[in-house]
Amino acid sequence: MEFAEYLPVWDKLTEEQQQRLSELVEFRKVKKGTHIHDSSAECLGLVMVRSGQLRAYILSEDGREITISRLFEYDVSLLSASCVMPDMQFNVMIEAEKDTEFWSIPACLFKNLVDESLVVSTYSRNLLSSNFSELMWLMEQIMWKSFDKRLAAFLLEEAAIEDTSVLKITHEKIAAHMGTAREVVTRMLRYFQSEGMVKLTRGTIELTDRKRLEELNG
Amino acid sequence: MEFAEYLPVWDKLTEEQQQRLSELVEFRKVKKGTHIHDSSAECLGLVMVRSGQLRAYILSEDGREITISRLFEYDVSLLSASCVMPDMQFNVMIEAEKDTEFWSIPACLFKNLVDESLVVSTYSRNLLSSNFSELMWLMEQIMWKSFDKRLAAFLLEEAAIEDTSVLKITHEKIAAHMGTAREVVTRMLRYFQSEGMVKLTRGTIELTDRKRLEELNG
DNA sequence: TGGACTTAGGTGATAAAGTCACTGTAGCAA
DNA sequence: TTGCTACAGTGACTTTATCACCTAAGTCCA
Repeated sequence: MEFAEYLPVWDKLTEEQQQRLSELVEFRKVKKGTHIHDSSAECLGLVMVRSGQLRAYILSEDGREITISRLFEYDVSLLSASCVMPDMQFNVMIEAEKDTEFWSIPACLFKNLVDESLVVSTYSRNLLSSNFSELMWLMEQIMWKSFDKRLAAFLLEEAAIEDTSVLKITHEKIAAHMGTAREVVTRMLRYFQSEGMVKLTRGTIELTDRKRLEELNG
Repeated sequence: MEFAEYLPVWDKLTEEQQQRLSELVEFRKVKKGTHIHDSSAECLGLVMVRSGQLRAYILSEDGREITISRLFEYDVSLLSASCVMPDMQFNVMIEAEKDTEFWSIPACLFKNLVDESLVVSTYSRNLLSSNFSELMWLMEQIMWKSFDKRLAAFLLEEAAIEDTSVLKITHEKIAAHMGTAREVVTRMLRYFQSEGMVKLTRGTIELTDRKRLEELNG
């Protein structure tokens, strides 16, 4: 099975477990923009990304968003498996940032594996602790960093992901990632532009002075 | 062993494991205000509260605080065991909000138990997921709720914990819990007072109209 | 090929929350 | 009684968020 390569604990499973997994794992290909998980729908289970890019975010009552976690090739996430975890009563949404291929292990199967296999239990504990750690990091950013620094960091991260200095992203999307309002992003970007750090055109942001952005972020 | 009652998985351990635990578990009694865990010190391991009250919080570079989690009698926490979890690279501090008695399972022993026992692994996965869930909740509060609502919620929670309408707490401490500045708390409390919801005197806050505070919080 | 439409971005006014610097004062202690 | 300390109050200002509305770029299609 190809997905075995994407599930680090595969080799440590019994043949019978591997068998069950092979039978029940689901493969999906989705277009950019697709919502693959939300609180209303049934639980998706464990997600393993084969290609593309996903983002997990939370939503406020009045429609504001903030990205909690981003998933790339080879990433595995159990944010979509919160139903399996007792006491996880929050609403995470997952959406495809690009055309994406992924496998999912259905919640019930995953639950069985976790309950019967120390290896799987340990593995998902580690996934969870790394999620926890990331969320803690995000919290610290939001609490203690000013918006200019956070925005600079976001632009640099985005540039690293896309491997380019010319980002194709709207202010609106940046705002949704960062949990703020579009105007706020617009204004800060204009300031960055006035300082010569970026060059703005409709739908794109060119980073013209990475060094200064990095210093800001520092 | 008395602490067995405080560790839900005790009954499911082997005798040998119970033996090891009994030998290595540590009991401590600390005064209000004591710091029982910080990032610089060695890892404390799993903490089980026998009596009193602890709070876990994070600290910004310039000394601002925000409470991540509060622990009461019978609560168990692995925030102090982050060293055991791979990928947990954040700095949580734990301090006694009251005179407190607690046991701790040393990190190395806890690690061994988690690695050899599915029951312990599952238990700590559940602890972790409940921590994660709480942090998510906190995040939502911070992101989407205005400060007046959050403060009202805090006052009501505090009143419930202490089982009184007359809170003995300074504005400074409230600010540290909520991750904001003292002046902000002072001003909002004055507003609450002007609206007849609380009555302020030096070092105390009397809740005089819980109903309205609850509505605010709503 | 030139409106009409849609989406992205710009901006001023105002409000909420955080920061800074300083003042006032209750309560304790020598 | 004085003087100290912890706690609280406040004005001025900055940053971030909100609201309302505007302008402009690209797209669709007659």
